[in-house]
Amino acid sequence: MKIRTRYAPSPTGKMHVGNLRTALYEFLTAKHAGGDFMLRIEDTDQERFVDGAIEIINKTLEETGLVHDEGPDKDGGYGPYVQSERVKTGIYMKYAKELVDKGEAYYCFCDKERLASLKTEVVEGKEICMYDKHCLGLSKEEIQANLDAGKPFVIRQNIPNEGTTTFHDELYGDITVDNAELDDMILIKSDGFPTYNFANVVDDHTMNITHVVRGNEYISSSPKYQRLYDAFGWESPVYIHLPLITDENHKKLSKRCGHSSFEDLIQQGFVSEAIVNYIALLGWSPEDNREIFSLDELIKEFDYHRISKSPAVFDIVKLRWMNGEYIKAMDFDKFYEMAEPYLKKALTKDFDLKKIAAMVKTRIEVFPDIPELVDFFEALPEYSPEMYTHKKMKTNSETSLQVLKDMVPILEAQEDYSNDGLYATLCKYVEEKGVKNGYVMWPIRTAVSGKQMTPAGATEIMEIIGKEETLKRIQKGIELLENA
RNA sequence: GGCUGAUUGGUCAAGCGGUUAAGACGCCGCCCUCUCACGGCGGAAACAGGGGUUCGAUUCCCCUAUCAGCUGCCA
Repeated sequence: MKIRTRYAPSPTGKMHVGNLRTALYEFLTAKHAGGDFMLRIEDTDQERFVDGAIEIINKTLEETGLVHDEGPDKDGGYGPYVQSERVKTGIYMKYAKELVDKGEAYYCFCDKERLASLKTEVVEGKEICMYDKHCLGLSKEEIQANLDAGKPFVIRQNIPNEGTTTFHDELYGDITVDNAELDDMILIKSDGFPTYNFANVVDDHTMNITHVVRGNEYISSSPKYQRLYDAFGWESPVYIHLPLITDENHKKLSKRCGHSSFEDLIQQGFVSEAIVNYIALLGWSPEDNREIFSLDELIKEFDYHRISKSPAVFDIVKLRWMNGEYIKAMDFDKFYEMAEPYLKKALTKDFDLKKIAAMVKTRIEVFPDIPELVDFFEALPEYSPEMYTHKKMKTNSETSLQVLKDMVPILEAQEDYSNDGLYATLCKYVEEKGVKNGYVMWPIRTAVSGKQMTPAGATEIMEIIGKEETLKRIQKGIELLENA
């Protein structure tokens, strides 16, 4: 049997790292087995609907390469793929009535006031209540009368107060709960829309979904789902519940974190492949120790049996590292294309940007790291004379001043102003003086960059900024040291 | 509060009765080197606690603790 999975987001905002991982695992579960992956929009909550959210979902799936085989834009014969459209077909009401006929569900006409009177306890500001099956006792005539009178109603699932319900999860095994713990949840809301829970079951079945991969937060409502499947006489899908992703404080990731949505991460300079790769490893591990995976490689290696059961902390530091790996492995043209805007942010003069790009490629983890790495090319920053003193290089103000002074005529006479040419000239000087390389390189690099750390050596910098600017900066260094 | 689940270094994690308890990120040190980075080598760092079961528990069972999720006419 062909595996069919689905990603079923509600269009209520940005796509979160947790959402994306769910989508990814759904996708991988299907694709690893040569199955189909579909997209279904669960917009049964009219109030929480956010404009543009569907576009974000589509865009994110597209950018990450999680291409669906069926969805609102790709009919595979199981449509419609948007729940609000499915509502119009009457499918949910039809199935709800079937349940009513079977005694597995019932009409409920209780109003908010009565429901509120049922609240028994307040825990952490939340009121706890279980429906008391009040309307289960209504006679057929009473129900019909209410219906005829146009009284608003919901349809609730009828769960006995005795016994237990067990469902099976591929990762967690059998989970059993007392039926008494299960509330008679609402299947059809008073606005005629199904609740997520009900629509989900009906759709998964009618769309022939074989594997349901979803967040851990649904584990406690799964017994109710199971009862629904059983009531219909349907075979339930394979359940795979995913462990939560949390922030560094072990709290569920929230959109307010700023770095938790896919869009935000892209904006922070992460590449989509690295994000996908990183979150794939948040809750799943391959058989070997490999960590770098393309999407195709993930499809090949992904085995849902190896998904972890415990929650994982989203570690932006490791994501940064991984992003750096992707940048290093990127071919230069693509890298340059992505780096150029950031280079131009810091550099307006007529520099050889490709040369500078090559310098930073192994030195950044995300693209926004670039400007502060290269800004000294544009303008010499303020720096202090103490920077010339370096214990390991055996340099200090005096030795540096001497080196810089010696440099002026040497550089003025230098014709080959390439990195190689400059390096050869400086090495000659080093040799004549009988000193270590750093003894002369350190002060020169300090003078031309004004920084202790640069993405390039002294001669590379000189080549980029040119002879005139080099001399100017060295002159400035000399003044700085003389006045110190 | 109730229910359910989880618990290996700071983080991601391997392990599925007998191991010197992998590997990665981060951190530290060394090497390379015209600084930094890259790369290479090495180091510190973990089985939540207590009972069982067993010749032997990180691994199986129970209890406790901690954390999390659920407890909506949200998904």
